[in-house]
Amino acid sequence: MAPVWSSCSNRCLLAATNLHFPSYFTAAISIATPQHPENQPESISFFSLNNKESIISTIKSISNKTHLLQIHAHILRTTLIQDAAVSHHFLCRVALSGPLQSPTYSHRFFQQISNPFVSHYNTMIRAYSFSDSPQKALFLYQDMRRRGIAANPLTSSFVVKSCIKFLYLLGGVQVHCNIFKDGHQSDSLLLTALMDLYSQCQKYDDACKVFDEMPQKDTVAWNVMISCFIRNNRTRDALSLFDVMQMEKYECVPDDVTCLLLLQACARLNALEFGERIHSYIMVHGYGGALNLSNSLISMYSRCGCLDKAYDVFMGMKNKNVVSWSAMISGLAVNGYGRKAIEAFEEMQRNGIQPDDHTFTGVLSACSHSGLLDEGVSFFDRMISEFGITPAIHHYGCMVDLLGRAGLLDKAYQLITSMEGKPDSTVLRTLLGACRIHGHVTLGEQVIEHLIELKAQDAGDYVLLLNLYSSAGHWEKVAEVRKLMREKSIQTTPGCCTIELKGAVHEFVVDDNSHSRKVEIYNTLDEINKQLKIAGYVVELSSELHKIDDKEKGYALSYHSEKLAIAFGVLVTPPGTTLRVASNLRICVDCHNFLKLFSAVYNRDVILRDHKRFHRFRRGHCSCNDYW
DNA sequence: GTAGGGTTAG
Repeated sequence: MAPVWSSCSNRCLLAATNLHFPSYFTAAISIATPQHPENQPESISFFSLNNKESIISTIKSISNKTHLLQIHAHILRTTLIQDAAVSHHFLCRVALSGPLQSPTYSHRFFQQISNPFVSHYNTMIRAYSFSDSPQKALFLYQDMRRRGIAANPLTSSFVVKSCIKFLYLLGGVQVHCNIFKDGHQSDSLLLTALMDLYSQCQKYDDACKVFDEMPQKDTVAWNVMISCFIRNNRTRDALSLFDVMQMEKYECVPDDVTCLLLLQACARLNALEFGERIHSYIMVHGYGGALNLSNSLISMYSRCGCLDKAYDVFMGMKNKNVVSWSAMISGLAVNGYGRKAIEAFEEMQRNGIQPDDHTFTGVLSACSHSGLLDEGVSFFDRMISEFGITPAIHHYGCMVDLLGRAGLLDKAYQLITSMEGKPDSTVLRTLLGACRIHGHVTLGEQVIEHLIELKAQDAGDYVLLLNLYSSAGHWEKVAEVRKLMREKSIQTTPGCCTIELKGAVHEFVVDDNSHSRKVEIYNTLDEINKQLKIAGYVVELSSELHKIDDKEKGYALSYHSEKLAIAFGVLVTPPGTTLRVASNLRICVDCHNFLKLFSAVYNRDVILRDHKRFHRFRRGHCSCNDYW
């Protein structure tokens, strides 16, 4: 018998479906129904849908909302919804693709299935893992287990992905336990997902443990391990994995993603030679044309202070997207070529590429690094009014930096208070840094109060405040802050410097004692200190934390990690070699003076990249104006 | 009774 649906209108469909459906479905249909009935697409012919194969093929091919709704009604009415294959295909269609795609809609359909299978659950869990409410994936997973339906490795994999999305460690651990119960503990893909979860939840040790226990480690597993190292501040170790993974024991071939991750690590460590090695690997393995890799190379070279090479990569690209241009702009910015960065920004638009929020971060940082105050203020306004980009925290950060460096501390503070939402600790820290440079004690105190309000427990903040007080000679305040730090048991982040030698990265912390050549390094440093003193080097006292005897203070300062890295550089490289050092913190005044004089006395160029910018020292001059 | 999983550019 011919189904009555063959020529029914939406009104008719609505009426009919009301018989079977609760009110939400009515709402769904009314949303899906075009406003003008005469423009409605032709109804589906259900004459041909008398077997499930034809229904399934129709479900797969349909790209029209109304028709999907008609099918929905049809499979409900004919009770085909209880057919696993039909319901599965329809669920996939509305959960994962097609015009009705929405986890809410598909969830309602899902609830109509009286005996859902694993595949139904998997589809729903997967849909939620992509959505804005990934927690719901976990609820469904728990519901599924309560109903005694066995999860397969894919179920767990989708749930882990959801947990990663909202960084829900506890949920992930729960799934991890169940994976053992289900006997899927040897599934490499599942374990890789779990590693990523632990890594993203800062559980570095757990990620390593999962990795070690993996029966088979493929390239993706190694990549996740590398990304875990990078995420958890073990960047140097991330680089070493490149060789380890290729060892005979593992025989794993690094792929394009490995290169992408390692380039990030090189950029952070200032590891130029290693970066060049990855560059060759990329070319040899035929990844040279990949946009993402080229973009990452631009960033790596410019963050290593090698703007020429960054520019070569940029110019060699057949196609450039907004990421390529933004990387080049930021590269010019961080290397101190503010005007050039602005020119690049204009050139980019002439090439028909629209800037985005990242581009403006580059442009604003160009202005702040080169002290282009008016330009920066104007770009910030244009970004909002002309390009319709809502300023994000990064943009405010650049602006506070720009205003702060220009000494317009009150304006910077005003900008922060005018922000929608509360400023984050980074922005406040930038302002605090400016207070430190300009010796603005009162504002510094206000800023620190905000930071305490934010429960920011970073020792760096207190150190800046200590510096501020000590440079102003407020020793009783210094003592107060130190007491506060002790009470709150705030630990200072150890300053850490890296220097590269023949592709190997050497890492130094304050008063480092771990390097195999420590005796030679300390002897070299003593010799450098002697030479610099002859040339007039005087230890800068204001950067130390508390009022101590000057002699003791001079001693404490001489072992900052910057100096150890330089001493190592002198020890292992021929005279005249440029020394490139990266530091995780802001360089202190004393080290700045030290390097300035060092570059003159030893006739060496030094390029130091601290947490934000480059300091290039040449024959007793520094190209930046941070400590003048 | 059917399809589906892990890493990734500024």
